[in-house]
Amino acid sequence: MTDRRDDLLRQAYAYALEHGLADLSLRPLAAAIGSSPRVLLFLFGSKDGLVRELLARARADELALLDRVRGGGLAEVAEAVWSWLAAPEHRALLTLWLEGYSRSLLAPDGPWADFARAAVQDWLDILADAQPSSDTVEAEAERTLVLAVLRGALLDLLATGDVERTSRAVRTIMAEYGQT
Amino acid sequence: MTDRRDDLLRQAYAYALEHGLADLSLRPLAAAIGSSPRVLLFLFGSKDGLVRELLARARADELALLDRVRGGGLAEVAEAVWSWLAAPEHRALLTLWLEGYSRSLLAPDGPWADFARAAVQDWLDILADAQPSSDTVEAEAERTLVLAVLRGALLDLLATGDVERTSRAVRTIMAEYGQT
DNA sequence: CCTCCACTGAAACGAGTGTTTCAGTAGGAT
DNA sequence: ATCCTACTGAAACACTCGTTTCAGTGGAGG
Repeated sequence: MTDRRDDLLRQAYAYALEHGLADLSLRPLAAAIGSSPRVLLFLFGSKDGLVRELLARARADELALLDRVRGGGLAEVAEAVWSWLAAPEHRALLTLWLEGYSRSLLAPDGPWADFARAAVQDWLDILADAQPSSDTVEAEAERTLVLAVLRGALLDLLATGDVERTSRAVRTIMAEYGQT
Repeated sequence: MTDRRDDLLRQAYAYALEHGLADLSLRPLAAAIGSSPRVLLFLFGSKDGLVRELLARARADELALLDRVRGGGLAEVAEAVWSWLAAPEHRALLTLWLEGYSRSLLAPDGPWADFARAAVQDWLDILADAQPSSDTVEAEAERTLVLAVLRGALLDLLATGDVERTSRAVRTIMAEYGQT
């Protein structure tokens, strides 16, 4: 009966996207997805176990994107990533992502551990693949810059919702710097 | 006896910098700063009132920085801001800042409300002042880009602690784009 | 001296937390 | 039919939370 487990995890994930992870608690969650605290603890061991699986799912969504944008130069990859980041249907996921990121900075233990560091490294690796020669200091600075622009523009977008202005900023640097 | 109040607020601020605001609670805080929950509630009305004052203090620190970097072109301002962001002694404050930012995205009510939006607007205004002609679409995109780089590089720095790589990324775009 | 009032310690309140205990129930294997 | 195992509902446990109640304390003003 791992169907039920997967089903509950999927529903819990949807619930977390709406309500955030910061003050997630078992009883309201269980009530919302038609289960009980008892069953959630039985299936996932503990609340931290559940949260870990939720974060793993968020990371899986992220890695799925990475595969989709592979290939092409730095500019193409960045453009593809940005259009994904800017899509309204990903807003909730990205807010959740940022929450995990900021939380993992202050609490190196717990379920969040290492979330931020991994999030940086995953992306830098992908961007390195898109560079013709990625082993120079300049190339490293360049992909760090591209990543910073994407992340910074995302922060702006999440706060203001201004897709056009942030997209213009991203396109500005792509035109200037992303050619390779 | 507003001395005592100011003193407690100052100590509570230091405590929040160390432990974060996410799971701040009155009893441990009071014990750490030599007070009691009763007194904190008496002086600040409620926990939310206290948190609001703590966030106001964080914002005041931010605005103090803004005044200090005013004057000069976009590149000079950005350079000054970055050297402030990269300073190790500001790491705790910036982690707290990011926490407030991410939290305000999901909870438009509560003490955090509007923190993220205000944080974006404050900085865009400052950057606009540093531009010779700030009313064109290009100028808006440019300062949005500069802000994104600073914020994105900050995210990277907070997660990895790699001052050199992130600083190189910031300097890279300043050399290319920040003139004037 | 007495009164008033800003201030504070101790304890309790009611609600919510993750987790555990216990008593089952359902369903397949023997 | 019996046994075993996987699963689940109800209730309790042992907290922690923000906040309130109540009984003071200490010092200034009359």
